[in-house]
Amino acid sequence: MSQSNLQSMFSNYIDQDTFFKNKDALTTNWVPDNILHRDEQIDDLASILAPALRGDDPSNVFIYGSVGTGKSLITRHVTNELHTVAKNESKDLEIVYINCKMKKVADTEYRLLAKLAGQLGDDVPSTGLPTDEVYNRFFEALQEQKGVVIIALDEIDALVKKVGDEFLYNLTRINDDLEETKVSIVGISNDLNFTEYMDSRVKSSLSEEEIIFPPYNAIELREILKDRADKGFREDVLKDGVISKCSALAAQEHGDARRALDLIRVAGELAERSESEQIVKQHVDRAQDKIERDRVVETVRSQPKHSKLVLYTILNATEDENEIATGDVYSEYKELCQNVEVSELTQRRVSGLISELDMLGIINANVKSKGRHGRTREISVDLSSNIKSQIRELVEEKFYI
DNA sequence: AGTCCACAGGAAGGGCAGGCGA
DNA sequence: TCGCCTGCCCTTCCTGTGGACT
Repeated sequence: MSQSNLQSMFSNYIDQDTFFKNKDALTTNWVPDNILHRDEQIDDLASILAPALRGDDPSNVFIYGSVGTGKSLITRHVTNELHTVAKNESKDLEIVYINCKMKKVADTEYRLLAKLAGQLGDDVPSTGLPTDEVYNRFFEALQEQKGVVIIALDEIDALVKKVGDEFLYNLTRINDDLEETKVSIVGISNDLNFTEYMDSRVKSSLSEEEIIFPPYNAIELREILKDRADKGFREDVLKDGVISKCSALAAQEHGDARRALDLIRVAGELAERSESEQIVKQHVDRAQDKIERDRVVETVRSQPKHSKLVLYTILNATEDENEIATGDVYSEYKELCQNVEVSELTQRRVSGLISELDMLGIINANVKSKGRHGRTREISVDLSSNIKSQIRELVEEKFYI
């Protein structure tokens, strides 16, 4: 594009009518005034947390439901409202909301405690202190609060699976040592069988109350999406059937409202970029592709270098054959390492990297026993050729292959 | 019934970087 | 500066295992 073209493109961009009235309304972090199809859960959570307004400590609550069923949204909504009322009535109430899955933020016990202390006003360095010192700082910050502190831990299952449930045990016991502060915990989990990972003492004290969030069905999703689209898009930009299509696709993904919103927002962006008059169903198909591609490629990009090399090996090996075993991956990976002059890792580590890639949903690896011929994982890749070639390019660029 | 393959995957610990307090 | 602590990546060592083969 020549420079004058670039300028005219930019000025066109300014003049162009955008499809969006309020793009935030189409993101998952946005909390709408009226939340649809979750009245029961809102009432439940509100009545459990309400005692905080009288200075009593509310029961600990455990919230279950799969991705995109409104758990975080409802928790944020209810706690926001609670906080507003408490403020108006000048009650001592502090709300702390932490997402435990945020990388480098709260994915270890140390980081969680540091983050909790930080939100209560005591800045703790991101590393360097002994964990019990961080715990003490957090404890002191709590004691200074006085009144009720509600700690909402989102995606708590991810943290417990990673570091165990001991920190939860300590958290649930913290009330015994506090004098003027009362702590109540709201645990939010995507995994319905999550409590199996926990010690029974932690389980019973943490799930004094439980709220289940069922998946949305296609009709509910459509209403939710309609509501958000009315707020997010200008009038008449959506062609008939687009909302239904997004809801139907998201309903297949276990009733995931997050996916529905992503689909319609990205479809809007794609339509806008292609200078089309309206958002049509084809844009939704392309949005579906783009979301999946971005997810996979971004995940791969953030992997350590050896993980990339292992994936590259697997991609190449599965080109001629559908499945490959761990041992074969390892020998080809070693060869690749020699070619690109990188010192290779052990088989144990590569085995671990393969599990990680499997958990990230980039490859499929199933343990299979071949009798006399041993036990191994059969590894296959189920990605579109488009995504595969993007990953290859990414790795080749990095290692000058 | 027993053997044995080719790994899976747990446990422990080393080494390094980042960062604190003295 | 030094000693210490944590997280992270990795290695070493180890035990476990489903089912074809003997």
